[in-house]
Amino acid sequence: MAVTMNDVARVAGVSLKTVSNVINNYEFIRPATKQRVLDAIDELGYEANLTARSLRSGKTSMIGLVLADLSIPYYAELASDIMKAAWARGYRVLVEQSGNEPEHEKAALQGQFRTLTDGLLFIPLALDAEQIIHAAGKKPLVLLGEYVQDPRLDMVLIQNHQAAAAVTAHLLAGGRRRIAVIGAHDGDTTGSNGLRLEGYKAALADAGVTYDPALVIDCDWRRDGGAEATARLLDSGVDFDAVFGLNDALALGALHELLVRGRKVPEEIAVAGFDDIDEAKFASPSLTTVAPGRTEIAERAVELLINRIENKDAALDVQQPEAAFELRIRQSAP
Amino acid sequence: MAVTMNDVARVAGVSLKTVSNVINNYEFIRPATKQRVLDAIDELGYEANLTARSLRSGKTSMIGLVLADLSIPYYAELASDIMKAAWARGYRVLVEQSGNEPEHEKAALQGQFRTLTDGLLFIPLALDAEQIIHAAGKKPLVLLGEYVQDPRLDMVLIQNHQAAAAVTAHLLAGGRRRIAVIGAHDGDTTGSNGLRLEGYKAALADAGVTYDPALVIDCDWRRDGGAEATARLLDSGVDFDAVFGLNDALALGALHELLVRGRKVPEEIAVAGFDDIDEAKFASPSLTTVAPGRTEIAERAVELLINRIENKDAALDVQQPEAAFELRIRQSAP
DNA sequence: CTGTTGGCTTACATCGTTGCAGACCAGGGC
DNA sequence: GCCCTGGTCTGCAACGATGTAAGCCAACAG
Repeated sequence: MAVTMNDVARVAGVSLKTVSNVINNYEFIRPATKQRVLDAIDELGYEANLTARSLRSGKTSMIGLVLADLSIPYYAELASDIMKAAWARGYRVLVEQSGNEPEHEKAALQGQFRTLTDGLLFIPLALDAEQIIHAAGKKPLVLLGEYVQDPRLDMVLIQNHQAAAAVTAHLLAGGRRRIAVIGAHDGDTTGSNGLRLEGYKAALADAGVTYDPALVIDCDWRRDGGAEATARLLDSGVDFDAVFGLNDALALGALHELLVRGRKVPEEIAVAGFDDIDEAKFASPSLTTVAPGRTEIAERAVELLINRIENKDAALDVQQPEAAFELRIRQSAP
Repeated sequence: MAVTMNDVARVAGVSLKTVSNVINNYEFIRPATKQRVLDAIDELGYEANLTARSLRSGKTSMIGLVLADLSIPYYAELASDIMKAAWARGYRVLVEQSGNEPEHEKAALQGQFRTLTDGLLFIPLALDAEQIIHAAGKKPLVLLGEYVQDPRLDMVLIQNHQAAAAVTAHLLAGGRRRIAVIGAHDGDTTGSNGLRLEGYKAALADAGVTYDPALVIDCDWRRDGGAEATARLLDSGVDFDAVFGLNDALALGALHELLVRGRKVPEEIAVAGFDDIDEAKFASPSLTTVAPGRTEIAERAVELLINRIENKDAALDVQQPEAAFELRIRQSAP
């Protein structure tokens, strides 16, 4: 069916192995021979079969990326950055959507498709460190941004705590004292939601403002979750003068609901988010948020993973760099 | 390194082929033998090497997806749907970003990575039919949604013309007469931009409204393109009472710019888009747009492609179904 | 008792590529 | 003239799985 090295060899009048040598830029080939082979490749439109090459070499040059769902803007933007970073280093990315369900996450970590990849980038949402270590095989694994502290796992971290504290401090500096938090509940201390909530609490404490659990509302981390949570908050009659959405989707949902209900943003109620997705800049009013260093995270995670893949022997220490974050002050909370 | 069938065979005390037979559910295996093999698999944690399987079977169970960039919400949402549809049929998706550049598109069509896929879904942006046919190999190919008419290519189409006409008609019905179009220029007749522009013109003609090329502004199909084009329009002093963004990102960019400049939407200027991305519903004001049947497109495209892959013999006629669209009337153009 | 059938298992070749070892040849040093 | 060196090319085995064909054994018919 497809053209193979054998066909090329026959046409060029050389051995199969010489064709292989030409393709792999083996040094000692007479220019004339090389040219004949290249002509034959051209003539037949030969293309190397990557499957066979992978089998022989034991490398697929693909990395897996497990995330909740590409329809969530932050993940889509992160995936785009990761694919570019990987591509630049000669790797392709195979995306797997976990749908944020523990079963799917586990399946993605163990699944057969791992045999198609040289390593895995994983944005854990439902599994904890123990489960991850247990489920993951022996191939290199780097966790991304969101989650759990464990000294055995490589990961590239978002400064969840500090960045959330910075956002909260900014709201406090603007004179807000009753800051609602959307996307967590009082007990959380781990995970992005927990860490961000802790940052919020720390900033309150720093400013001498009392923490009120009634201002913390949990919901799905999506636009409609944020809208619905805000509706609940408004209906409950709790007094508040700012909303901190633990990600931008939540904040944008909240913003939408507030405007629908006729509340003035930021005059009456300030809104801030977390992630700085592209959309934040173009919302009306534009959304104050924190950029967690998405591109840097993508770059460093890909680089770290590929280093692991290519130097398996050099057992570097576990790496857990943190990306720099940056507050983006816009109209919704000036 | 990794556990192979051979290891399993040794542990179970059977031949390699028997292990293969167990894995492939071959009918005639004594239950006791089967159990011994399964136990060995469990004990060793064996997992089939998909690379080897692919080489032997000539099937990779992966399909390629070429699109501009995942950071564009419409593509991200479409990709998510496609991955789910493919997954449900036992296929994985390998995404390739073309960045909307002809060179990258061509490379993606021809590239070596095609040998890793059984077929390709392609959202063409820069290439025309002739180039696509020339660049594409012999593997199944289905075009998605956006583009060129050609009787030789399978594709699942958006009703660009009709849907754009419907949006325009809706704006006209609301009393608007000077409807600016963002994302095309006067000469376009092919491609999504051209077809949507044609739909716009047709609706104008139906309503007896004169077409004015001064109202058509070209720019990048992104939020900032839409904002910048709107700024140009406002600065030019041309009179208009509505903006039709040829996709939602453009419309949202326009909406943002209009609000920044203090124009009232929809009182002064109505805004409508195209795509119904998730964000449209949560904009303020929420965005009137047209849903092009994204999920249906994903489903049908995947199904068609997989049919092609699995029945190569049954040379079905070329298929070019059109997805149903639906107008979503919201606040920005009630 | 022999031949046949059918359940169960195995050996071998094969997919397309690359690593390894060696063949072959020309030129240079002895 | 012979050996050695190094440039150039080739053959064979191997990566890990599956298809094909055949082998083996028990049971059953003749």
